[in-house]
Amino acid sequence: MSNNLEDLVSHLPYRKVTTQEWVTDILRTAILKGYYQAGEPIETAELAAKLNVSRMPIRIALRELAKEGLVAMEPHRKPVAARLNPDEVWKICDIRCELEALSIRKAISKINDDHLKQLFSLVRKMDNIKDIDEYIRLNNEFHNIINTLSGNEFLLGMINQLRNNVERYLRVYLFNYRGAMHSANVDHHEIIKAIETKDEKLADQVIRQHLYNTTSKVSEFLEQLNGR
Amino acid sequence: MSNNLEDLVSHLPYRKVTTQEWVTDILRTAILKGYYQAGEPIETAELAAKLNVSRMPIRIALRELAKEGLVAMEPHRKPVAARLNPDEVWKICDIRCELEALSIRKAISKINDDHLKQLFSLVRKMDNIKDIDEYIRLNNEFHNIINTLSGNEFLLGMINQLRNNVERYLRVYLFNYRGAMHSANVDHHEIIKAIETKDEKLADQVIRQHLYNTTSKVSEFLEQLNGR
DNA sequence: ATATTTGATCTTGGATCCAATTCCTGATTG
DNA sequence: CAATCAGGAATTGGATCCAAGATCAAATAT
Repeated sequence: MSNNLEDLVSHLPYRKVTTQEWVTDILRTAILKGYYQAGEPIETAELAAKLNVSRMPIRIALRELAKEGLVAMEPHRKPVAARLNPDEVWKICDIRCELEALSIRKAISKINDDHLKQLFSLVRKMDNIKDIDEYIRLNNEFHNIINTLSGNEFLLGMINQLRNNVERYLRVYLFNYRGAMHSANVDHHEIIKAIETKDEKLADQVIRQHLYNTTSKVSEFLEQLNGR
Repeated sequence: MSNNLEDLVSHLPYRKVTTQEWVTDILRTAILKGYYQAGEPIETAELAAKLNVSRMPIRIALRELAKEGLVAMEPHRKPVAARLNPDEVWKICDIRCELEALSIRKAISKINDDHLKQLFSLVRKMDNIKDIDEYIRLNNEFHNIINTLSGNEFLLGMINQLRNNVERYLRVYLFNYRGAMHSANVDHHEIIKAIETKDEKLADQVIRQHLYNTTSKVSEFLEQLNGR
């Protein structure tokens, strides 16, 4: 793994509540940002030393993230950063389609001009950005606005968890195909258009297409990465 | 809480792997079966003593179940058995509709006569049963067959988690309205009919209606329970 | 009398220690 | 020479101990 975890730690703003939470957040972003590659074992002792805490909060954090699908744990085995194959990415896509479609349908009636302005601003920024991390951050914020407006906190949580599960792969994909970053953004313009006109059916359709598009690219990329 | 947890422990068949898993399973069924009422604090020290283990595996189990939505935890506070209000039950219903509809659509093409026979047999048993726990067990098995056939293990997991979140309330409701048990079963007959004819659209519709029906009753019951 | 503050007790969170299991290496046998 | 078995090192799981925060009650002040 890349060993500039210390970097991540120092740059992560945090109001400490419990060490468990702190460690969990650090580990989550570490995995999402690719400090651990998919399938790579996570050395708890090493991590404990680096973060200057005991093994206990690490163990708890690992289980937390295992439940979120970011870590794979088996009894008496080293925990590893979770790995997805193209099949699984598609299965997650199927679920996300239903959930995000539901979410945008719910959100559409509650959206106002202020939200639209925010969404516009985000898309405009994404159009001109170079940095991948920043692009993903803005992208997440874009979808978060919509999914929060759905008013269903369970739905929001589940969607975000699924988004996290594929984020790592999206990041690696974007890193290899820089152009894809901006081509994905045309979908966002369409989503805004659908929301603007309060066209539930169109929004439903557009968001599904958006997910399908990115999943195709990511899973395709994954396949050639796995060399078959 | 009811203190016949020992009962549950002794009657639960188990091949022990780790104590964590064991405790998690026990606690989960304990909560699902209503040994802890919604909102009731869970005394970890007491539990540890009863199960004859240290507090450690209990802590881990509690966090596990917190992630599943069965326990509510806040830092430095006693964990409590999660509680849902009618609003939340409906929010979960909205999600389940999409997921279970997707699931049955996926399953329908893979179903064969053998599966149908199993489903039939389960429904017939449910028609004649008196015991609520047994009814719920059969009901879960019925839906599990369908959801497993979807071929999407993530979907299966999410659906089961959501089902668990409302199971407790369903159980209490059924306990108060015995008749409801068999009236819910007419939906199952319809589901089978839709599956039999491989009518995806009908199946989608019927399963949504089924979920809507039980949610209406449960949330209505919950409202009058909360006294308003 | 009520409200606020302070202190004692209880409970959770974190560290450390010990036990049990796995993994890896080397030796032994076919 | 390969394969299997055994033993030791490493790592996870579980128990215990200690610290930090929360709760509750009593006392004091307004």
